[in-house]
Amino acid sequence: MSLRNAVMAALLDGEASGYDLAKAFDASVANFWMCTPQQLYRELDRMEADGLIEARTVEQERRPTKRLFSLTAAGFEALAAFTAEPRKPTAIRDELLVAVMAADSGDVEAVKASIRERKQWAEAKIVRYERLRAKLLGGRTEEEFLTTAERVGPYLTLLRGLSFERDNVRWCARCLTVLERRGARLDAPT
Amino acid sequence: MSLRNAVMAALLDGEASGYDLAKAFDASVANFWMCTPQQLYRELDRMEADGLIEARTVEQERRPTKRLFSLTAAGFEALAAFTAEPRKPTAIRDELLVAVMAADSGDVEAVKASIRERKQWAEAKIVRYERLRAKLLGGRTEEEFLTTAERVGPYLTLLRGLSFERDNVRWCARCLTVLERRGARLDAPT
DNA sequence: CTCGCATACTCAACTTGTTGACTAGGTCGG
DNA sequence: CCGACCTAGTCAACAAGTTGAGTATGCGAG
Repeated sequence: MSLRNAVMAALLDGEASGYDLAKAFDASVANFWMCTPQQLYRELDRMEADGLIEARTVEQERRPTKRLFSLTAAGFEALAAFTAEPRKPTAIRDELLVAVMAADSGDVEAVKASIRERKQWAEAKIVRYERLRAKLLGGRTEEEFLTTAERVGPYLTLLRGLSFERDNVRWCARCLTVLERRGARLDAPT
Repeated sequence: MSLRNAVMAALLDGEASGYDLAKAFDASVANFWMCTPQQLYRELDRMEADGLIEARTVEQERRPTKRLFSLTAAGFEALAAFTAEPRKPTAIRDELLVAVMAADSGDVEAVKASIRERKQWAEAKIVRYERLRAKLLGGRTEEEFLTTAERVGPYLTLLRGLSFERDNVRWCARCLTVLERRGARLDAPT
């Protein structure tokens, strides 16, 4: 029941098609809520049935017809009600960490390769987040933005995503040095 | 199919009952893999049926009989094979971030309360992680530990949990100041 | 002496999330 | 002009995660 809220939060930026949302999720909301396009389409249908969103069909030339969704008054209220609810502890699931935990008795080289991959991915994410940040700020300083902007929510979540990925990069680097050094020690023990 | 791997990684520390694992998960693995006790019991049954773990029934006085699980050779192999697999991008899900994203058009005070709660929870987690860290180090310096210990995996994942929670605390504090200041501005506009 | 919490689970129903295949036209590069 | 990728989805089946209730005993606090 919570993908709903993520979708509604995304729709605060204005109407969007399922396809748009799938991309928008990928770009910014993915930072704290991931889902597959299929999940989105299914949830959008349900939300429409529940009256939280409404669709406007747009015929296009040279493109398939799309349906643009926007929040209804009921959706707006539901979202506000959600913000007032008490939060339950977050669910995290990271396969890489499981692999690192078991690395000592597994394939260390493969785990190192996974860590390197994750590091690159995190670095790429940082670049995208920085671009998004610059776009949100729109030339203003952070200070100016925070006092003048209508919405600060998206900026604050972006900051979380940024620092999370930076932290990721640091941790990956640390892991790699540690595992590298141990590898060396094990290959040529004293 | 992935809770399996987290369970096997946890069993590298030695045999444990379902109940033990539920608590152990809460204390350390929860950092990157959360699950309910029910999920654990169910998965343990399946893993036993698949021959990845085996159980030893222990009758106790004054306590219910328990079953201690340990990795079989097949389980060990399966875990090693898992470490060699390529990783798929992680799933994150944080309700609090959804709430923050929507805070501007919701109940800001309630969101602030949730952030405060999260901050306290993160601070408590840091304390527990630090204790666990001290226990793992066992008087050695980090340097000594990393070169002499048999397993560094659990230590590395612990480091990730620690820096994640520290980052959480910083972000929560930042959010609170930002929202506080805006609240003041909105209550008494120029 | 009772209430609540800890140990150690089981069962069932339900909601979410994942995977893979399919439709169907348009655009762009080689 | 062919194959690959983009838009904009749909459908079905399955795997995984969540919630709530129930069982049974022991221990310590009030």
